[in-house]
Amino acid sequence: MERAEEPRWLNSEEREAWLTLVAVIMKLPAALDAQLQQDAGISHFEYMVLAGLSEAPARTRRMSDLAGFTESGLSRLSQVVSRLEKRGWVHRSTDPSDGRITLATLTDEGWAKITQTAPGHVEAVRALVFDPLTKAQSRQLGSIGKRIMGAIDPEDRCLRESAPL
Amino acid sequence: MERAEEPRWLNSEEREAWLTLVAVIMKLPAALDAQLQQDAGISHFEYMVLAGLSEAPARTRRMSDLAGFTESGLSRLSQVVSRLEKRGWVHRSTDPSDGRITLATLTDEGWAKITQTAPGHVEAVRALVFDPLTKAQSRQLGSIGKRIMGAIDPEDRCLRESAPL
DNA sequence: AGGAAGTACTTGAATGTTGAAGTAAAAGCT
DNA sequence: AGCTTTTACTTCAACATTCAAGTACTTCCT
Repeated sequence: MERAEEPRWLNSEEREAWLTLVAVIMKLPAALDAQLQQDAGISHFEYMVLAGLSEAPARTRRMSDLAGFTESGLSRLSQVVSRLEKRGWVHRSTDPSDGRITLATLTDEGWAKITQTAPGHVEAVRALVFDPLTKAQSRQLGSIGKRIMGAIDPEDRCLRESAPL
Repeated sequence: MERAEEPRWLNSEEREAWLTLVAVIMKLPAALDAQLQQDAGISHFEYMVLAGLSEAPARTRRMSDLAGFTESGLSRLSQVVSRLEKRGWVHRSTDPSDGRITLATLTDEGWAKITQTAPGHVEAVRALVFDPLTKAQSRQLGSIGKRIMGAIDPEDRCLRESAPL
């Protein structure tokens, strides 16, 4: 059982693309964190949580739903929401119709925070990602990302909406 | 100074591509770690360090050089190399020609480890990234990644070799 | 109705990462 | 030569993240 088939090594083009992609997944999160920490004193993950609430009906979402949106586990989310609650941006309450469920709601202060923070963050995303790409590449990036996510997490909600790849 | 120009919001295509890319940078590292942890008991970062040494002349590289290769800071690298040293896969020595420099060398055990681990890891990379893509998309992925890295880290060594984008 | 099983989160200990300060060697300045 | 600065790394403390319980509520089964 220990005998391996000759592995299908990456060719030089693939190898280079792979190393570049690894560089991106190492550095892009750091770059996003740096901008948000600098300009707003929050991490990218915290931004995602606030953004996820801001676009939800009644600015409210259940924890597990938010965990799905932020691609994180409940444990991490719970701790981060605790911090956001201490800062006065989020409020937690128990769902009256099911006591197991925790609802997270964006406060007015939280709304103000994300509203102030979003424009600068969008600028950073443009500067780091979309401005350096052609329109065709931006479109390709979406398709490529969706295909990779399909392989990582086949039953994810990333393929649910939006038809063409 | 507080008056912002109307921000250039992302259009729906860009927004979707962006959310997908965020999902990839959140989940792909976790998926790589899971495979390597499962099959070899090491993290992706540790794999990168071993791989970086394995392809260097005399299986040896200075710490700051390795830090560049792994896109990390010296602090993190130093701690990880300490762990790898305790496991017997890497050996540290001081450069005889410059006492400030630390050289990390892959031991024979380290070479055996990376040699056993690489085929399974390459399979995982293929399964998660290249198999779901067309050849053209794989090529595009390289170009797109390079352009994004160019924006994140303009004076990086990612643009030095390899001409076309 | 009562107990077992499942769901939705929260918490706490172990581990990993980051950032600032520390050490040590080499280079530059006068 | 002696003193400052720079370079290359290491370490320590603060902080974040993960994993394995723990809690509380609901649903299922008999």
